[in-house]
Amino acid sequence: MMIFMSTQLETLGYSKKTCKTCGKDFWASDDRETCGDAPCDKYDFIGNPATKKKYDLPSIQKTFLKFFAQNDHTPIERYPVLAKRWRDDVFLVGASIYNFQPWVTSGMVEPPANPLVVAQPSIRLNDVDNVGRTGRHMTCFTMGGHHAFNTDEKQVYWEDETVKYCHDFINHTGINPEEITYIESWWEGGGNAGPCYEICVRGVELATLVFIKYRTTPQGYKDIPLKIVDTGYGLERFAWISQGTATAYEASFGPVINKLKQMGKVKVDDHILAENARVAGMMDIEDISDLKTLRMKVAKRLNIPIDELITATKPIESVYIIADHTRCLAFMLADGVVPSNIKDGYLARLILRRTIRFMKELNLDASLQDIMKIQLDFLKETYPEIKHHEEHINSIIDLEEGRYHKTVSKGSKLVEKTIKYLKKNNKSKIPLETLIKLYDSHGIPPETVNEISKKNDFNANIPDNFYTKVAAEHSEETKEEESVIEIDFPPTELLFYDQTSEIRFNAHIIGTYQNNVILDQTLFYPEGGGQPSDIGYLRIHDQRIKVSHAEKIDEIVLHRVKEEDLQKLHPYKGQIIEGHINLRRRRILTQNHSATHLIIASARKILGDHVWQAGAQKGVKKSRIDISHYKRISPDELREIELLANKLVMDNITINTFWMDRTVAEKKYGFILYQGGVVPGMNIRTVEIEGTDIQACAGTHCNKTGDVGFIKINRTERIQDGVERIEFSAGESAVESMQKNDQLLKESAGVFKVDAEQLPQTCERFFSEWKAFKNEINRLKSEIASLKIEGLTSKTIEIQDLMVLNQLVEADMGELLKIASDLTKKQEKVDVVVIANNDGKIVGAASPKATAKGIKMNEIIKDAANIMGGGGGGKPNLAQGAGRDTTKLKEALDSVMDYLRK
RNA sequence: GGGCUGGUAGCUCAGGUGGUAGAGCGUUGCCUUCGCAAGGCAGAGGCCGCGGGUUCAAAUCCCGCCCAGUCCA
Repeated sequence: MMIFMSTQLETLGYSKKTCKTCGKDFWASDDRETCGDAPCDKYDFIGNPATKKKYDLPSIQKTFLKFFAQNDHTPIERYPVLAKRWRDDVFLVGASIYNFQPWVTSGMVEPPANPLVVAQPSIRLNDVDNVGRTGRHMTCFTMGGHHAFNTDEKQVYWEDETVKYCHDFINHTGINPEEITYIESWWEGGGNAGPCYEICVRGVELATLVFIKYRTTPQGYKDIPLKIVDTGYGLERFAWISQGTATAYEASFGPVINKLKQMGKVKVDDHILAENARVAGMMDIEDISDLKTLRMKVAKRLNIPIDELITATKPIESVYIIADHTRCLAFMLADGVVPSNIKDGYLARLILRRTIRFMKELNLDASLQDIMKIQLDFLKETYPEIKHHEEHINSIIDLEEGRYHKTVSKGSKLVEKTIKYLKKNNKSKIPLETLIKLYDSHGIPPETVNEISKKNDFNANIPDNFYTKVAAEHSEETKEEESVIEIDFPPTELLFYDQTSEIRFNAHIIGTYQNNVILDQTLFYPEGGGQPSDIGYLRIHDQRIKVSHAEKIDEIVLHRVKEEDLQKLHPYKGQIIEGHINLRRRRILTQNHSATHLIIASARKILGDHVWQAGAQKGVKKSRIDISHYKRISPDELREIELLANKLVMDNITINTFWMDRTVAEKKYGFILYQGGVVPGMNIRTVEIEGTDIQACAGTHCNKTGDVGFIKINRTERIQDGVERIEFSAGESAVESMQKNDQLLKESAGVFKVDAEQLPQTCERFFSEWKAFKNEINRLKSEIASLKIEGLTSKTIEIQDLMVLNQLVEADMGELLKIASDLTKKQEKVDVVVIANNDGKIVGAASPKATAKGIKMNEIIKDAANIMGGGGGGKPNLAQGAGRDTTKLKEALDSVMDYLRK
């Protein structure tokens, strides 16, 4: 499948060879025998830079962009690392091509420029365990990409030019082109595929040039009309090779590392680090056991014990991890990821907590904020937008740090308790099952369990594949296969966007699908964007057919009708029908939809621009909107949001809706457009509330904000960590909602016969008085109980050497219990007490003397209560029961006497 | 979206198999002291998250909801 038509490499003086080690085909300009990539070639630049000039990361980034700008590429701004801003299949940007998927790459939308160049911060967390340890793995890296999008009409450039650009750029950096090898390879990803070159210098891969020309299908590769040059230059690698530092971290964010080293008083043996990186360079490191192998190899080469190696490298590794992770976090948080227990927020929390863990490992006497400040100061030069979000980033990490400490201290207590329990049961180590539970349910990593165990003289054997075992605990999820509906009709013309106040329309019946009618045009708004569909009816001749729902599949609107109604319509296929929609319902839904936009705009004003819509559902009576926010919305904030939203209504701002080219709209407004979710299509409908809000939205909207009417926020709910739900009503239902609250208030106040204003303190008073009375009653009851005892002791009779009291007493359950237990416990005059009241409650108590003789009160009471058709039980010395049949009360009491006599 | 924990006194938490709600810290009063720290004694303080259900009886069992924590996709 590998088809390279390029003659460029030959022109440049390279010739094709086969690597004697790995067998791959590659191009080189000298007579080398290996392909130039690790492990076939060793790292040969550590302590021996490949360029005269040393590039740091910002400078190589500038050099890269400038070079391609001078070579006819348009530089574009980086995209947010939060990919869900424009696509819903991935959370984070993992490569520069992500910016253009799927809209541009599918050919639906024009690229922002062509050809273009971008330096895109990218995040990949799959190798997070290797970060800091291998010298090259990072969670966050800068992918320099120059991209060209070729169609049949417009050929920009392909392999020859790409190779030349790459070659010239590497040359431009000062690397000797004779050191470059071009390895032929194949690339696949994201449903596409194509040939590629891996560009290596001195054992390290610097770039990949991919030529995307196929779509992968179950039937194999298929040609795609848009052929894309997708290049990725690892700018950190360029910085590394140009500086020849021991690790890529030093080369990429040296200033941050230096400060951290000072703070942590870390001493570094460069020789060990360099050796570590060299050996790591020759290894494919995937999991913990690979890391162990790496350590062993390094220790062997340095001829030191492995423990010594670990002690020597651990602190600096922590520094690398902290420096790497804070950089990753800075991008995530600045671009709007809100830490959470789910989705992208979970990834942010994961990185954040790892950072804190390694800060602790280093014994750093600083807060995460202090560390982050160092990172932000480093980044601000290249990324001023990150610095703008500093305040927001700080408040988030502060909150998260607090949460983490709380979790850890709670977790530690739990572990100690677990150990205590296990010791009591003569166990010698923590079972795997428990380890998994501690991690899975309480977030305590096994490393922490291990630490605590050591402190408590206990063992925790943690298997290497612990996390794999955790994964196994989570049984595979059953994914529901969405059945693809294929309907072959022309797109339905949508009338509702232009005829906003129309109630009636004419249309041709062009067909049916299941129990849906398909028309050539419609006024029915199909459910979508959280807005429920219109309802109404269709009329033809004397037939009136109810439409209960409308939905859009692709470009076709389906009008759902009853099965029997569908039959009635069949004869009229092709004829003109009259449609009517329920305008009142439509108007309310429209108000609610516009209100949604006003609330989100208000929330962003009050809470900050990290607030994004995370989902919404409009309804007739009430609507809701979910927003990302890192803590609960306070009542004060909520009031402010409500007030602001209503002010926007009163300002009677014009709401404009218009169709725009996707790329043009993105350039003009940014990704805030996709507030309400990812919108498909080349042209998108934008809804603009002048000076307030802009969104890509297909819903129906009022012409002016004043038409929305009153907005009432009813409540908030934390639907997920990091996502707050706001429930509200708009227009008439907002008034209704307020009236309902008013009603509740008045009714409640009426109960106490006070003004509503006095309700809080009146409730307070009644509640505290109620509590006082309850205590008073209990006190009185026990007093009454002791009074009643006096009258009762005279009624004891002696049976079988035991003083027995068997009586009907006027007292409730609580008093009975008190009387019975006092008589047998404190006074010691009575050995067996069985007393009952007229409600059929029966209580029995036995003194220690009686229980010693084998009297089991719980059984006695159970039998007695059974006679009354009930049941009972308790402990041998105190039991209670009851039965419904009070006529048999005496019989029950007598049975106890009979029993005792035996 | 799915799974697993937890919600009991102001705080931290106990409460196998349903059967009179507990401890420590804090708090109040008294005793001891010239006063404080400390100690001794006595007490106050609980809609056992909310709403249903099962049962003679629910903090405990079942269902729903709210709140918090945590893991996975």
